[in-house]
Amino acid sequence: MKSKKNKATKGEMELLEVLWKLGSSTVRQVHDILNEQTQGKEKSYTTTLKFMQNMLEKKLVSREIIDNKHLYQATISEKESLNEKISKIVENTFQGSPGNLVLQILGNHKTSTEELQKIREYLDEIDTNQQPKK
Amino acid sequence: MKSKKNKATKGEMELLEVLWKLGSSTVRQVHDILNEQTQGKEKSYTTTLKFMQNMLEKKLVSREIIDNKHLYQATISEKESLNEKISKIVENTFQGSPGNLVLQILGNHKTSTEELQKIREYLDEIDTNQQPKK
DNA sequence: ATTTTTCTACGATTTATTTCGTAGGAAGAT
DNA sequence: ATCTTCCTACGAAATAAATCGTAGAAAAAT
Repeated sequence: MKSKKNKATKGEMELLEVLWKLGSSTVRQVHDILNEQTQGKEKSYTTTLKFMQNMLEKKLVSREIIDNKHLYQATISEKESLNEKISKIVENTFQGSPGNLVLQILGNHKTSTEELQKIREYLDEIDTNQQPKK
Repeated sequence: MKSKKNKATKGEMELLEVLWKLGSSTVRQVHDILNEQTQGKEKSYTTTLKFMQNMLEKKLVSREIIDNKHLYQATISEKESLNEKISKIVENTFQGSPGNLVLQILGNHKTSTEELQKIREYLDEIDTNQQPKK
């Protein structure tokens, strides 16, 4: 009866990102990646472990035991999470217009000719699929 | 000599968003908007004030006194902030390819025909400006 | 010129998040 | 089988973020 928010904190997001890269993995694997990409102060193994446990509790990850090892994986996909983020940006900053966000991206982030071409093709595709009202 | 991180917290981000909407404004104005768009538990005025003061300290906002009133405004623009956010997404999730992010957006967020048309026009424009190699 | 209202500064409290130490169990090596 | 090593669970400490109360100054109202 209590569907809590269970939103990931900033720190938990970092763990999720590692899980998205690695897929199903052990605490050890996640911890190693995390400390590898962190310059400076190492964090202790139990810190990462605790994060995983908290996130399990919050249902941000699921866990299965395979071959006597605890394997964790994200319960939300990278795309889902991204789409939520994008929706929020579109609402907040572009009055609900994804197209304007796209224009903003194209205008401010160098995009190769090939990429632009792919976008064009995508637009054409939509076009032909949408116009078949003869 | 010390260029601290001074990254905004989630709560501070909310204030920034209000400042972006309102432009230069008083604590009172920001506080009213904030509590207006919040359902449930009102926060006290001094909470908002404290946020502003902290953010001033962190250089997230600047302050000027006009007509005996403290006016605050964001030191980073909404677009700048957005571009940083986008860059991070592009790096993290799209291997540095903004085009793929665009495709992801177009594929998952309903976009009106007019918007699509504007994107097409934008692409064409780039094209003509880019091909004038003879 | 009092009184009332509104504001800022500041410190303290509360709550959330992050970090780690310790204890005990299982797996692997000697 | 004993000794290491690596693991989990758990609680507690440390740090960060958010919230609020009080005091006194300034402005507005009476």
